[in-house]
Amino acid sequence: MSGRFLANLLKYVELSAAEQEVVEGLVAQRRSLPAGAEVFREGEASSDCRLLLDGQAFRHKNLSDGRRQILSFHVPGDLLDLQRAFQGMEYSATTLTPCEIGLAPRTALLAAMGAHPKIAHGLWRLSLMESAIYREWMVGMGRRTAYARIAHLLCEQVTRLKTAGLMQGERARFPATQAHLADSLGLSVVHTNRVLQALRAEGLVELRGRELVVLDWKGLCAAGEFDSAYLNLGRRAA
Amino acid sequence: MSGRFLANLLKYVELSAAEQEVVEGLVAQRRSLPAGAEVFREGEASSDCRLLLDGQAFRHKNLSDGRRQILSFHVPGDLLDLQRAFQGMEYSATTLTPCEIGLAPRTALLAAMGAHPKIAHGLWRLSLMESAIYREWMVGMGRRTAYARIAHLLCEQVTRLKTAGLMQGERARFPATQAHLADSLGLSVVHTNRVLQALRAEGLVELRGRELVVLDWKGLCAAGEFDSAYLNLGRRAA
DNA sequence: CGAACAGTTGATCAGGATCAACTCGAGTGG
DNA sequence: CCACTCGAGTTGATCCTGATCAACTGTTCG
Repeated sequence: MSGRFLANLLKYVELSAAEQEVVEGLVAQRRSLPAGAEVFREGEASSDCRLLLDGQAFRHKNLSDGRRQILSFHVPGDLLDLQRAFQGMEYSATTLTPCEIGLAPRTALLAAMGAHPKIAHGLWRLSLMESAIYREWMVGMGRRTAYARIAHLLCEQVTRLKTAGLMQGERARFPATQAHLADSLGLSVVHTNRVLQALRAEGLVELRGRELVVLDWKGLCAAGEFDSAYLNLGRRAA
Repeated sequence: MSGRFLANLLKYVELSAAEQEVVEGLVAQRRSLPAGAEVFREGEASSDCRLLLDGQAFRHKNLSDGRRQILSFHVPGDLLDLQRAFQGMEYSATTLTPCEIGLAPRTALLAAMGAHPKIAHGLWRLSLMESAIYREWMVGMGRRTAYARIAHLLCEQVTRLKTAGLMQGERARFPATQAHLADSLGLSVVHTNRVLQALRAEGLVELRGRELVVLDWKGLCAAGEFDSAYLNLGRRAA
């Protein structure tokens, strides 16, 4: 019932068969959403946490004047609102592609965490990774040029898509538009467009239509000062 | 041994006397640091997590060219590197004032979390709050003007100082320099200085020497589009 | 008394925003 | 089948927020 999520968790902790069953049992319902649909909205109350079982989505905050800041992009297996298990929700989530969403009752999650330290441990690691990504984005928005910021984001996305098994060689479906990139990086669409053209002209990446092609991975990493260490890839040991 | 930390935790969960004792027992050593001292450095290995028992400090990442991005400011009771209990360290921490640091062995922390779901619950909430603050900072750096960003940060700091009992009425010791503010907001020192002058001229806040005086709280909140909801103040219930 | 650091001021520069128009599909409906 | 729309991407021109550079003040502290 929650395949991708369990798989994601297993990258960080070993779980016994019994524990794995508990995780499987967390998802009480499934729900399909089309692309561009709101998964949940800032301030909305709910007793369920949302698991992204399939598809891609993003979290964002909306400003009073209609602009928005995208906070993170998500791949299958991500927990969108663990937050909610403990306190109020202060951001929204929207799908980029058609998505399968799993609903896990917050009480079930809390119970599982209480009864199975290993499961809690895995969830910890997921949310610490999230924090690590936030920190990296802050460095970008605070101190990097648009050029480096965009290159860095693309590197991060490629890395995450790869570990989620969503890259075919050097290419991947990339559902985010230039407007999404702009909203995640604190840039205007126009400038984002121009920088993407520069990256293309330099033979580093191509991003056209909904497809991303990495032409020069090393060069792209250099352009974005990207070091994947913060993503703590596949380290199981604590 | 870990008074302020326990008090901080108790804002978020109720703990039995036994559980409180476990928390007290986490701090195996104490250490005093002068102002401006490095608490730990990016990449540095350690088997202990650092608790800020007294004083103020900040986390930051350093760039290759010597610039830095400040990630968060901390008050007594904050856990500086829970991160470390699970994975590698990718940021540094430095004191703003003389500090008392508590060392909690990572194994002890993990054991306490495994054995006492309530303690784990409290730690979760601390780190979720942290994430919430990160998100708010991202909105600021991505989408707010320097003016709103600075006002917002001051609002946030005032609120946190208040809950930490560090405000005397409308004033507080404020150890961060303009350079610190600039490094946390992604601005230059010069511009930070000018905006602070504007806020002063408008009668919103005064920040001189190491003292902060709030002159017009409502006005300051308006200038920073500040809404304290994301800080989840003192909500014990989950 | 002289560093050394924090804060301040002025002048100039530039990265990126904003505004406006236009292209290019991919639907969609008549 | 064509006209129409609508969203994404692109281009050019102009503007402005905030960066950078450089100098100077004031204060603290050894």
